[in-house]
Amino acid sequence: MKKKITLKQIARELDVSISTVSKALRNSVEISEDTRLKIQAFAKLYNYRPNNIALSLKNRKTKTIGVIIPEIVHHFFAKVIRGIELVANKRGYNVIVGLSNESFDKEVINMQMLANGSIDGFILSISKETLQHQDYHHLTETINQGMPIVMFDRVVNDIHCDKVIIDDLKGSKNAVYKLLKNGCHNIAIITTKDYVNVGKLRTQGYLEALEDFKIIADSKLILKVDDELLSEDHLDSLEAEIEQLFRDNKTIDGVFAVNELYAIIAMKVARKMNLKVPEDIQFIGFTDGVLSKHATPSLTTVSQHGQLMGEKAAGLLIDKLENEEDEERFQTIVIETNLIERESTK
Amino acid sequence: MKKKITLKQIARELDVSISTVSKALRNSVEISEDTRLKIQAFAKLYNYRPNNIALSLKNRKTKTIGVIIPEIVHHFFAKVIRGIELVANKRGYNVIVGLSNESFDKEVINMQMLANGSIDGFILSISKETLQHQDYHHLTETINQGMPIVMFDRVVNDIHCDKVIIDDLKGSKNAVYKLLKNGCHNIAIITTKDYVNVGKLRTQGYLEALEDFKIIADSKLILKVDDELLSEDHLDSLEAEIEQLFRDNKTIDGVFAVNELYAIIAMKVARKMNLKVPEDIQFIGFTDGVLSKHATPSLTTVSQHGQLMGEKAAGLLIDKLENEEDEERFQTIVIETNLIERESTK
DNA sequence: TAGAGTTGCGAAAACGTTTTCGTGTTAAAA
DNA sequence: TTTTAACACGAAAACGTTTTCGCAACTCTA
Repeated sequence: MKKKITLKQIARELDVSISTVSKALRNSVEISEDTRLKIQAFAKLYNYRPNNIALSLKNRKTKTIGVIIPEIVHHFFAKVIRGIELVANKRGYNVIVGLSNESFDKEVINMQMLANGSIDGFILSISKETLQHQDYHHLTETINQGMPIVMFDRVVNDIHCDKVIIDDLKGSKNAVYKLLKNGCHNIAIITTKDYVNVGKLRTQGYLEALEDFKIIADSKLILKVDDELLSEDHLDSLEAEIEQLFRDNKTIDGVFAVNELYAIIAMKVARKMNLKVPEDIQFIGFTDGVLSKHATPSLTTVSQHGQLMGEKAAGLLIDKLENEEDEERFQTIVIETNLIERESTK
Repeated sequence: MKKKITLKQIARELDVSISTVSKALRNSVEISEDTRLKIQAFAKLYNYRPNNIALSLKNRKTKTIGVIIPEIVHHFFAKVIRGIELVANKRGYNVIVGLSNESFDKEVINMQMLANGSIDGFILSISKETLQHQDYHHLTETINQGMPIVMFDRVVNDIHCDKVIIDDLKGSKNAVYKLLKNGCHNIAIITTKDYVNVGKLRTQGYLEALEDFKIIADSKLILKVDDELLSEDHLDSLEAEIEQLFRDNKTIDGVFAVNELYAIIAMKVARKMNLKVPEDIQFIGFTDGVLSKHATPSLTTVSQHGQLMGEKAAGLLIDKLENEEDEERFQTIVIETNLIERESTK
């Protein structure tokens, strides 16, 4: 087992100084061709690679970006990471991942673990608990220390940083338009509690779409799911709630759900109640994932372009890292959503 | 914007030496209580945190583990990462993720990027291309340099390192048993080309199960999918292949697929052909994911326990990192699979 | 009051780089 | 032959830590 070789060892072996070795390997003109070639040959032979940590310390940059997300077993976030990794890698950066698991404390701890020099900047989507607490001191502190942050999807407006979002309002509005144009008159929405910003916006889009069509929203058709209960096991109760919704409102002929899973489950309930999709009732979900594509019938969804969001976020961050000048200019990139039409709508 | 403070700055401000500051903050008895408290107060005020990179350089360990996987937009791998992150975090480690995207070159590059001091050890599942090339020099080199590696799921036997796998043979055997016991007589298998080890093993399990029931395997019922074609878009051709299989073999009453997606698609085809699931034909897939759970009918699957695999892998690696003594003892942990019975079987 | 022991702190090395600056040797110019 | 310039290399600092060792300045003890 030959351990990794260092400049010092090469220097000793070849009886030159460390500086000479370093310069030779970087093709400095200061070094004669003779010694240069000799050193390079030796380095190649022993497969020399500069130690990254030493470089990081010297350059005071790590070429690593930290990503904090609430959950990784989630199609959307996985796609975002893929996007981040793609451009990070292309531009010579590594990606270090921290999971908050939707917990405020874990988010804070994770950020602290990374903010002590391990990374050059953050890309993050904040946890639901943080959104609820509305405690963002860890973000402001990080920013104050001069570490750039890019937020995506679940952003908070008060925080002054780059952001990548989708137009939730417009996206859901378009989805509901689609249902309306397809002849639906009684459209229900399955959404989250309001503290989840994206849920709130999507609900608002739903309401505005109805208004545009001169339809008065019926609060009985708005189901706000408490997704504390949604920990994989409590899906049954969600199913029951939806079934109740359908029973109480037999006229429902369209459903818009703020995420894929809600839509799929609603569709399942509908079919169990012998409603025909899309003839009797049509469905659209937000956030395109595997389920939508492979369900039967496949689900019409609003695509969020997770990978693109990741790419944009990484691009923003690296740009900021590499151009120290325009430090204080922040931008918000809005990704266009689009409707992927499948079998659940006419 | 107050940049992060260093020992040197504290020392200068308080007019003591760097060593004194360092010792005071680590509660050394060498330092008088007076100065100790003064320094600690000052450090707290300025929110001092030791620079991680400097520590890494000094200690020659980074407390970071590198994870290389072929794909992250994949339920199984995401689960594994979650498991890794869970125990890594609990034990004070960070996780840095590299995606090979099933490409040999990207796998090599990614490993090289990380092996230069950025991490203490690897957890990886190798790409299909690497499996095809059977070129594992990057693995052996890494190991030779003294960097521990833990392989999971897609492992290669020749490489001498810790491993975490499932018993693919037994898992698929049990699945096929289940179909046989449920009265199936003509069981088809949808599998991958043989170079994917897990596919091969699962196929073998299928064959052995049949043999145990004194059934002679029929090669016409073995569909080996060329998953070069499987890049999301070519699913149609897969569907066509499966449809052909069903048409050519009307007697098929059970299907075992080596992954979730194949099973779901096969089920879709069957239903399109007006076969009743599970009455006319039963399905079992390998690898439990979101699709299996939420499909209608939901799919009976062999659960791979991805998260547990991740936890075990991280545990193995960190144990190795923290006990230098027993360097040369490698173990292979086999995770038991189990059958999750759902609606696609009787 | 001399010697011994204790206390409190600082200097310096080390981790592995890169880079600035200085210096000795040789070759060219005066 | 002397001055100057070019060349080839080394010493040292710096990044931010931790830790070993040395050394003053005390406080006891005899």
